[in-house]
Formats: sequence, C-alpha cells, structure tokens
Amino acid sequence: MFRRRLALDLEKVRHSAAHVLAAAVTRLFEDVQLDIGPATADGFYYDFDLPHRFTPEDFPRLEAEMARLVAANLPFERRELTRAEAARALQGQRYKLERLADIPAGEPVSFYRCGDFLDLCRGPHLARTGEIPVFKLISVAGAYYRGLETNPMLQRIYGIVAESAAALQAQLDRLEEAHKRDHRKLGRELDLFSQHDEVGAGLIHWHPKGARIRALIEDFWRREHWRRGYELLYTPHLGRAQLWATSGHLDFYRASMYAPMKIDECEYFLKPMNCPFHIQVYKSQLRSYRDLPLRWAELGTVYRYEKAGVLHGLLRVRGFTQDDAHIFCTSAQIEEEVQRAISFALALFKVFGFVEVSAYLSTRPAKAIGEEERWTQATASLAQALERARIPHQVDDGGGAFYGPKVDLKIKDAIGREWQLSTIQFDFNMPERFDVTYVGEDGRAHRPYMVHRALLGSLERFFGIIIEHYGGAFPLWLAPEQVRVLPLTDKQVETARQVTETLLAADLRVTLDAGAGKLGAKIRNAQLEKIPYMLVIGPKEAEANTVAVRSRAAGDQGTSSVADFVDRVKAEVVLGNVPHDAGHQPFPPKAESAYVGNH
RNA sequence: GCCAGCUUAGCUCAGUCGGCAGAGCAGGUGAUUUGUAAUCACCAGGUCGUCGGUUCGAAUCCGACAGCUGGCUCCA
Repeated sequence: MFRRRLALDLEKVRHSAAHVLAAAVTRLFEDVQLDIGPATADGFYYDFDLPHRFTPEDFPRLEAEMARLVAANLPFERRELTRAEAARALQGQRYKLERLADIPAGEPVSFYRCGDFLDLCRGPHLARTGEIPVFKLISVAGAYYRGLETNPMLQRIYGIVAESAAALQAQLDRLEEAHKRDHRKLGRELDLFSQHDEVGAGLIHWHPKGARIRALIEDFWRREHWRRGYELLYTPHLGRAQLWATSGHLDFYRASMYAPMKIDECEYFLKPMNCPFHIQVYKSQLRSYRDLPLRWAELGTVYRYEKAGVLHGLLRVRGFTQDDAHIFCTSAQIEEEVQRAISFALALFKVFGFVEVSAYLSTRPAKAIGEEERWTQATASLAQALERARIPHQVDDGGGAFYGPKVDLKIKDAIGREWQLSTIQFDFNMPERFDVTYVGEDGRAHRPYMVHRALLGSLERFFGIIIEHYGGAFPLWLAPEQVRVLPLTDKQVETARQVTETLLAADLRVTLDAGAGKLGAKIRNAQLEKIPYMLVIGPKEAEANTVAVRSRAAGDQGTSSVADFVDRVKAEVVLGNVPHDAGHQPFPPKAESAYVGNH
C-alpha cells in the first residue's frame, strides 16, 4: 500500500524504528540513559546505558513491546523547545544533555514525542508508528559514547526494518549467505588455513590447499610485475633500532611494533614495513636520472601489533605479507607512474572478477611535511589518474598522512560487499630522512619522488576476501585440486590411475579417489570440496578409453576422450590466468556457475 | 584495549538441580563392487581451554588468564 513511499523514506522508517526501540527499552527497563539512534546503511541501532546487560534473549520481549507500539499506531509529534525547556525535559539524561549542548546556537531544538516517549531528535520521522512495516532486532554490542575510546561504553542494539515479511526474510537470507561464505568457516571446511593458541593469535598457518592457492596467486603476481617493468626484492624480517629511528617508525609507529630483541648488544626490531629496506637497496649505489623510474616489488612479510579485540580471521592479523612495491621516480614521471599503478591494480582485480571499483583520495592535512608544490603535483596526479581510469572517487580533504597524499581502491565482491584492497601513497618523508638522491642531467643531486603501493593489500587479507567472494568455489586456475578421478569399482582403479598420471603430466592438479565408497558418495565428497571437475570411469569408459565428465557447477557433461578433456580444461585455465587476454569476461560477479566458462 | 557472550572428541553440537562424559559426521578395521550429492557393521577417540578457589563431590558454582564470536576504537 505505502510501498512506493517506503522505498523513498527508508531512512525515515529505520530512524523511526530506532525510536520505537528506545521507547520499548524505557518502558521495560529501569534507569535507562539514552544516547542516539540513527538509521544505518541496512537498518538502525540505538545506544543505551543502563544497569541491565542486554543479551539476545531480551530481544523477543523488546520486539513484542515494539510491536505493541507499532500496533497502537502512535503519532510522531514534532515540537520545538527553547534550550531551557529542553534541558528540563532531558533532566537526568546525561548523554542527551551533552548532545543538546552540541546543537549550535540559533538552530532549532526539536523533540519528537511518540506516546509517552519523548526524545531530542533532529528528525525527520514517519507520521505514525503504524507505518513501520516489519522489523527485527539483530545483535547487541558495546559502543563507545561518541565513538571515543576514552568515553564510557554504551550498549548498542542493532535492528533491521523491511517493507514486508518477504523483504525482511530476503535481508536475513543475505546475512545467512554472508555467514555461509565466512572465510573462517570455509577455511576449516576446505582445509585451507588455521591458527593456533599454542602459536599465538593472529598468526596464520597456510595448509597445503591454501598454500597452493597462495603460490598460484604469487606466481601470477610475479609474472605480472616483471611484465610491467618491476624488479623483485627480498629483504630481511628485522633490522637494527637505528634504521627504525632514522625512518621515523620508532617515533610514529612504535605502538604497532613488537618489543626489540637484543643481538650482540644491539637492538633489533621485527619489520612492520618494508620501505626502509628498499631504500637501503636504492642507496647501495649512486643513482642517475637515467635509472629512473625504479619499480621494486616485494612480497614482504611484516609483523604489527594489533589489539587483541580487532583480530579477525585472515582479515586482521598480526603477521602478514604485503604485495608491496616502491617506485622511485622524477617529478616528470609521477603522472605516468601513478596511472600505471592504478591500471595495474584494475587489471589484477579483473582477473579475480572484481569489476566494480571505487576510490578514496586523501589530501594534505594541516600538519604535513614536504614542499607545498610537491603535494599539489602529487595530489593532482592521483586525481587525474582516477579520472582517466573513470573510477568514481570520494575526496577525504585533509585526510592524508602527514608524509604524503594517497589513493585507496575498493572493490565490490560477488555479494555486493565493499573491501579496500589497494593503497597508492606518496612519501615525502622517508626520502628526506634517509637522504635519498639521484644525479640529474645537471650533474647535481636531486630528491626523487617515492611512491609506496600495495595492490592486493596483503595476501592473508586478500585470501580471506576471495574465499568469501568465490564462496570457496575457486575458479579453475586457482582451484587447489582441479580434477578428481572417480573409478566406479576396483576394476577401474588401474585405468583411473593411468588417467590421473596423464593429467598430472599435463600439469593439472588432480587426485584419484580409489576408495571403496559408492559413486554417489565420491561425488558428494568432491562436490563438498568444491573440486571443479570430476571424471567418472566405469566399465564403459574403461572399455572405450574415455572419461565421463562432471562439472561441480553444471553436473553431468557426458563422455569425452582424455585428450579432449585436457585441451578443454587447459583452455579454460588460460581464460582466467592472463589479464591481457581477459577481454572476454570469464568471471561474471555471480557465484558458482560462472567458473566453468562456456558450457 | 573496551562492552557482552562463548570455549565439551578432528568437526558440528547434546549434557536437567553439582553426583560414573554423549550423539552425528570425520578417522581406523572388516564386509559390500557400487553409474552422478551420504552402503553397512564394529572399533578407537576427551585431564570438559588453562590455572586457582568453593564443595564430601565441579563439565556444571566463583575468580584470574588465554583463545574465539558480535560490535566499538583502530586498520593491510
């Protein structure tokens, strides 16, 4: 009935639902201090402070009370009060009184009444509670008042609202879908990686199948770097305190670094970044303008202290491998270098099926080092590169680091979630600190520009993202096991073994299931392990020297000769593996059925 | 780090009021020789996260620590 208006007023609906939640909480609990309750991208929340500790067990009661308020169809009445009246109305509400004090002089102070619940609020709201269609409380969590770590922690209740029961269910299904794809769950089920209390939190162990995938990504990554004029470096995992003093890390980054270790009376620190080492390589000889640009990449494993509470699967860890690079160039070269870095990032993304890209451009903060002119030029080159690549971007004015402007690239995964992958960052600080120079045409020393960039971000985090993106069903080129050969009975095991050998010899990743189970069970296991192809060999196939092909996505594909199957699979692998040839799109951003190419 | 919750077999989870530790799957052994998502039987598997406390007695109650989950803050 009011469906069309709801689509427009979703924010009003959500915000009003938050108010109804707050009304329900004040009715059911004692000593409730209210803070605020805004609409969010997919629902709403409200922050409370009260002696009772909320748990999800409180939700049914709260939802029932909310339902009563909705059924009562109470009006939301807006009133403007003077500050004195407002202060009186908010007596005893410490957070609200502070929020009131924040409202700039001259701006109206508005309240919304809904039944006997009155709340300081900018609005706007729906006309009546009855316009709130379907809602559900989702979770409860702590949240600092005003988001400040030093402030008291409030209790935040999250909820979602939808225009119909079906729409609500669809939203819950999306949450369920995200849960099914959770890389921590899939990582265990598919035997990809693990972490161990005995080793320490945030430290990843890559299992054979995870390591296969990582190696495939790394091989691909290295080849692309060489193709694009990069050289690769390997540098140490630790360095002397003096290095980190010179780089400024001990002044500005110490909180993220682990305690030093003493070696021969000298202090050494585990590296949180690779840049100081790359600079040492740069400085190992005199550099001419003729040598520039120098593009040096490294899959560099760094260690950073992260607070215990922020660790999360592969997405936030304490030891990780950045796909790092440093580009040293002249002022005349920066524009092209930035453009190359961005188009490189886009080419990499495309291979993994990430085609929707957006960006954040962070510019000069008030307190910054480096000449104004350098900032201007560098920032312009970043903005221009984004324009030319037609990447929609937001500008975070003044949000850059003190040492240089940067661009962060974000992608959308198969179920529409955004992830930040790349960062491309100018550094005006480190070349100064280490006195990095090159000899110019004029024979004098000049300061090069230094660009720091990571395209996939870190291999751990990227792995977590693609596990969820693919839902564990890796495309053929990444699948740790591409083919499983399934003999129907013992009598076909020998033939199956020969087929397996043939596929191995053709560089396919293949295993043989010589177990005693029925075919259905073997297929089920292979399906659950998300192996792209199964080859069934029964008496007919053994006789005719063929295989019955089954794809994990499309089921039975009929019989084929081994040679034909190899050709077909090899062709499919090439599709995904070479970005230059990726004009045809082998990875539409929907899951599963996409990876089997053209059948 | 902060708030809340959780931690029982490799995995997913039962375990009532404090009274002998359970299931399914996975694993092992044997039987079965199977045609496109689970063949059957038997066996083995646990200092109930760790340490301390209360108690005649603790998986169960209390405390500390560790780890995990949802968030907040922070971030590749």
